Amino acid sequence: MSMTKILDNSDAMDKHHHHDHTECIELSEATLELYCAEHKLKLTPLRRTVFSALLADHTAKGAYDILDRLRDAGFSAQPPLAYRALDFLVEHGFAHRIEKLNAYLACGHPGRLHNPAFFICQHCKLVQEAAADKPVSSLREEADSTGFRLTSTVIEAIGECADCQRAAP
Amino acid sequence: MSMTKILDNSDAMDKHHHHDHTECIELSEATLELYCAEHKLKLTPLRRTVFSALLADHTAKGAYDILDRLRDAGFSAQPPLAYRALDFLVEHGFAHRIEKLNAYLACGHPGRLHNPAFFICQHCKLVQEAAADKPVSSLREEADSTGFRLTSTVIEAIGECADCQRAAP
DNA sequence: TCCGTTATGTTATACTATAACAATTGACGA
DNA sequence: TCGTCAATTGTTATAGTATAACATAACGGA
Repeated sequence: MSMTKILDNSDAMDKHHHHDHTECIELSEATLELYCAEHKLKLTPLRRTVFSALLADHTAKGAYDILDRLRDAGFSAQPPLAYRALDFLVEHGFAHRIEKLNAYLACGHPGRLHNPAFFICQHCKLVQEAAADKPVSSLREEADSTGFRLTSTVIEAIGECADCQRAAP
Repeated sequence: MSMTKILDNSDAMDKHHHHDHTECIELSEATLELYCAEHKLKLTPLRRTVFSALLADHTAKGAYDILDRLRDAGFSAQPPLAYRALDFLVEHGFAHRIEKLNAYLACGHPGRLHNPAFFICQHCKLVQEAAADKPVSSLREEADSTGFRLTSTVIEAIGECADCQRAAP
């Protein structure tokens, strides 16, 4: 899956366009800006570019898709650059790694602590982030009962989104 | 992580030995045997060997670890052999893929339908399977409310098991 | 300014997974 | 028995994901 495909084809961008995505992007970038300022983190051009690539649409993107984007933007395009910037974003809560896809997703609620779950549509590739407080509570309960010290969770749901079901019944 | 390391070192096999693992292995193998007979599936030497490698201990094993084991057992050791046998086991519910680890785990409740969750100890690498009925119900509820048709889930918890906490406080 | 820390650049390599096609095996009916 | 079809295994090649290790540059504070 090339970056070109992700950025240019219509699958994710034209279908299911239920919100003003420009506004969505601007809000996320502003939040990142603010967060970095407050926490004295360096919001470098590399990091901006990677975050912007993730924000292009609500799909998860592989590190090598990001790398294509970096190349387009004039950066050196060796894997470590992409991984480092992605790690930075994940560490500070502005992106999530989607394990099922080996890919990365811009966070829908940046800056706030949350227990995310992800609904992955196998058809259009859109990934919807949701709060997973209840599932995580159940897991924590189970963990407590066995003495397991829980530090993080991976909660992902695979299926088909409502729009795709309507489109291809 | 080499197969040698997994099979020979003491990390997972000597620590936390809370059950008769020989019995554990025999039960699992007998169940697979029975299941294949009942469903007219071919339980070939390759598949037996791969399942046996997974059963060595309660850690998740990478496909290339399995491949080392196949080589030891005299099989051709090209990746497709391992992946095919693993796919067979996963398809029929005798193994699970642990997304967080890109690795495979022998199923703790083979043959029965279940919603598994996995508790992964980062220290000793043991993976404990548990029922995730409640988390999955929550996810299904959330899915229903948005019209998402859920087909499968990934639920994994990362942390430290009780035994490792006692051992290294 | 110097120093230490953080970020970026670069090379090389390790790890994970699948495509595509060939050869073999085994079940089953003609 | 033989032929045939389907499933399994063997083989080669390649795609996709990720990190180690070290060099250079940028930057802020003492």
